[in-house]
Amino acid sequence: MTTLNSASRTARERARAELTREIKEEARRQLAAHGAQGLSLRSVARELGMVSSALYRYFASRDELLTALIIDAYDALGEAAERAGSGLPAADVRGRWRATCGAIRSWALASPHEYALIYGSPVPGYRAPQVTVASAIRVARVLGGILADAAAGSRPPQPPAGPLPPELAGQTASVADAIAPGVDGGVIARALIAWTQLFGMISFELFGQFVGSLEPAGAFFGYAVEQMADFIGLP
Amino acid sequence: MTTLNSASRTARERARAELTREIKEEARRQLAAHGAQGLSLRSVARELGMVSSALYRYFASRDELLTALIIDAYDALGEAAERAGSGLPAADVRGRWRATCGAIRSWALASPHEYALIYGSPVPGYRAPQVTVASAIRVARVLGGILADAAAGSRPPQPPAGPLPPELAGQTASVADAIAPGVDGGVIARALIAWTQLFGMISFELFGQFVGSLEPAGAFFGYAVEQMADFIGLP
DNA sequence: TGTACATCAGTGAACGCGCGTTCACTGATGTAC
DNA sequence: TGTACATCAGTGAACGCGCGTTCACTGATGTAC
Repeated sequence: MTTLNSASRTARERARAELTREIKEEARRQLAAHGAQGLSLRSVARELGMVSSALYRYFASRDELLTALIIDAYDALGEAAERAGSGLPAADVRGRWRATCGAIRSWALASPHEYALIYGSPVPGYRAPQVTVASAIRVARVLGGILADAAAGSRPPQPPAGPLPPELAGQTASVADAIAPGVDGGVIARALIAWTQLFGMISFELFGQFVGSLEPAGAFFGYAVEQMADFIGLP
Repeated sequence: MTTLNSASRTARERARAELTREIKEEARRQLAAHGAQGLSLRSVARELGMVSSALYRYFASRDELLTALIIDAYDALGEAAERAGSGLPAADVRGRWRATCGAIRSWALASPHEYALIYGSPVPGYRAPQVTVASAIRVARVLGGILADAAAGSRPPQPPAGPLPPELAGQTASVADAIAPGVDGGVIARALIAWTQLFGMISFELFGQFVGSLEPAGAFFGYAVEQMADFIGLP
């Protein structure tokens, strides 16, 4: 009975899960075609052969659907980043850094509009709710893990000469606490610089700033990843 | 007569120039409020007390107005960058780098939506015409000038050890030709890394990726600019 | 196992809104002789 | 200097379109006894 009940309950629920997935899939397709603002509930419904009001059984509003897409995007990227270095020995921090950066770029190139949704200009009038934070932090956590392992290894990164400005020292300490325990503030600061470089470079490639100079960007990307590994001091 | 004629001609033309300016100003205001996609000819006209069809005397289409705003934004940023280092001795390349980076950030913080228009995710369905290139290149030209002066100075930046990958070597050579004649490819490569870091950092600050960690970002920004000057090898 | 009831998915019409662009027009401003 | 004509700015109505969201409803699926 329990089995039957739960089976029949999942019958309805499975249909619901299925349609929820299809709605998000179609929404992602529209994202790719017309951007975040071009995402329209009516046309998602139309494409799925339903009436627009039916979507409100699945998402309370357009913004809620957008939020779901944002979380999915952060999670997809986070998972790609987590998987990238997982096959390598923990001690091979440079290899893990290389693999993680590469995986982030590959995901971005494969899903440019989802990348733009999370790392591009904010959608005006839309404010991402707190729920997204847990997913958003996953990539940073991966990079922090690499850093922590490097610091605990036999040839830890050397901090830059000279003290950090006090305000920055406080911020890097918080970052270390959150994602890279035991790592020196100066090393964190350099890693943050590398982090912004990584995403800056990917955004420039995706958003067309390399057209006519660094396109195709593969060679530059690989070189920059290596240079930044040196800069951070990864062995 | 010539004077009178040209004076009266400019009477009409001056009104035209004035209104063109007012239209762009109002459009910029809407950009700030609702983003690029929220920019509506009808509401610009409404705000200016005209009928929407009247705007077509000034811009042939919504896209043409957008293009004008993009060019203005690139020019405003380019001018800010050009002015930044102009008061410093040419030999003070680090000071010029510092001033230029700071001016770019200041402009971005003061005009976040115009920044997003040119460095954020592309507006879907809009393809920037070639006309924008000349304005877009101004910032790169300023940075290239600093680099060229550094290379010609008494303590030129040292290229990184090891050769560039061939594809990248070709690209850096073209970049050098265009904006930094006489600068070594490896130095150019590092400068390009610094360039993507600079804009990546500014975009992250503006687009909300620093919330809860590096906010306020002033200290980090200053530190990164200095670290990147070291990285490039500016004296 | 069968029946009565509750839950839920999806419908279809409607509300009220805004948009870009075209077109024939009026009236003012500028030009040529 | 004055007149006839051409250019141009701005009007107002219209075309055809799409949007998010609400609401009362039907009919199917699931639940409790």
